[in-house]
Amino acid sequence: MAGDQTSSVTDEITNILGREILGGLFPPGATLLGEEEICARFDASRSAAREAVKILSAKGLLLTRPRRGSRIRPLKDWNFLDPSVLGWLRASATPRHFITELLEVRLAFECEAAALAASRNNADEIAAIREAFEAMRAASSGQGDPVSSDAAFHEAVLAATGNRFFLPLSALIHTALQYSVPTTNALFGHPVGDLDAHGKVLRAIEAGDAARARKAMHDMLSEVLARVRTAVELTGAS
Amino acid sequence: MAGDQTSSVTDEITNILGREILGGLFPPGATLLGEEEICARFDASRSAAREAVKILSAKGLLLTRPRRGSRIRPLKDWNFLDPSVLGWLRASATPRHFITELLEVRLAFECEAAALAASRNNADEIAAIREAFEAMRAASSGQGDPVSSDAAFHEAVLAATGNRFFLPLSALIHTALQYSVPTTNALFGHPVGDLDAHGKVLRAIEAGDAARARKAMHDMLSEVLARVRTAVELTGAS
DNA sequence: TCAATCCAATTTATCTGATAAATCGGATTA
DNA sequence: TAATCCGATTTATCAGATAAATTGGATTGA
Repeated sequence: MAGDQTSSVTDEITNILGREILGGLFPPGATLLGEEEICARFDASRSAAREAVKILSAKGLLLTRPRRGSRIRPLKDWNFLDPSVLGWLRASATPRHFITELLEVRLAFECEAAALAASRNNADEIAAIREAFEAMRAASSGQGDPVSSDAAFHEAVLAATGNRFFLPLSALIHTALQYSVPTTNALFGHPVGDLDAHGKVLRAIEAGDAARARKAMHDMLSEVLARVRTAVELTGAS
Repeated sequence: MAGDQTSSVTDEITNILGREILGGLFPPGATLLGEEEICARFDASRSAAREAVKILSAKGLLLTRPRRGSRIRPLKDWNFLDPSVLGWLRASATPRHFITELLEVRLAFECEAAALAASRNNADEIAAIREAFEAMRAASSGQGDPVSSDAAFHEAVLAATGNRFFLPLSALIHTALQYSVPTTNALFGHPVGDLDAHGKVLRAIEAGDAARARKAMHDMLSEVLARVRTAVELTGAS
């Protein structure tokens, strides 16, 4: 009963089908779902079934055509960065591969995001990064949630780039942290080293030093990647 | 009448409202849209209006609550990497700022994508990159569309990373190319230099040299950025 | 026999209308 | 004055009917 939230019928159908699709229950090639089928399965009206299908289509998972039903689109069209899609994927992903993929992407764009944040040098947005950093420090001594303050730090960096196209990546960061922080903390205790690493990123950005910010972010994420790999090995997860 | 395609009523409503939202017609803060309002405006049924709203909500633009109507969500929740959202944004973006933002993001992740493609070294997926390269060469001598072959090259690189989270970025690349290739070609003629630059990326990936692939991609995109900036200056676009 | 065309059944798209559930704002009351 | 209650409005869901589009087989002609 964790977080059931009595969601709407449409959301219920959307979430269940989304998890099943991301879990690979339907062959991505050409399988099809019919309206009638969905209504019967969930004992719902056609309105609810159709709205759920529209949502899944909007996220790139389905393509609906009159008479043909809803076919699963090729993987390359799936909106893997969408928050819901990430959630559905998380439910069925193999931990090791999943976290590695997420960190590869974070390494690709967060380093440049830090560099951009440093060179833009927007006072307000950089202040938000520092604020998140202070929240992380508080969390490291037991005052607050370590995952959300960590996420807030990285989201603040994305916002400080002044580039809208970095914003949607915060969902990926959040997913990665939800996955890795509990795992690594359980093995290594509170991530003290992490706090120092975040501090280096913050100071480089505050100094307006793009190159140093890029390197500091790179060092930090490489460290996380190494730590997660160790953790996954130790716990024997696949 | 270019590309009208007689789309469905739902899609029509979705596209018009999407363009208006991305164009900033509705204050992102707290404005609201009512079902009744939408039905009346488009002379459509509530089903069509509701399905359009669900699609826009799925892309992070709206949040609908009983009695409250559909409110515009804060910008940070918008799915700017979604193909439709990118299209709506393109319709109202100021050319100079838009293309700069897109290229900043491309510089952030395409360099790492090239590096990953090189180190994974998957024969089939690298063959696809070469195939796209040959299509680009043909296009440079008038045989085929220069935009789509260029896009295919970069999408093939993303696919060759073996990382699903790079795939959704192909929409951004496609948008960037649709924007920049015609502009620069009109001023500089066929992009011969571009072909050489793509060749360098391809050879580095085929050689499995991650560092060289990363640098080749970086050089190429920096060059494009410089060229687009010049073009925008010359044409006097804002 | 084969190919092209046509037709009918099925499925999605859209509309209409009705009921349930949730929320906001004002009225009521202590 | 503040907390609570209640009614009106709006979204959520359901039900049923018609329109439009597509598939697959039947028909027709060479």
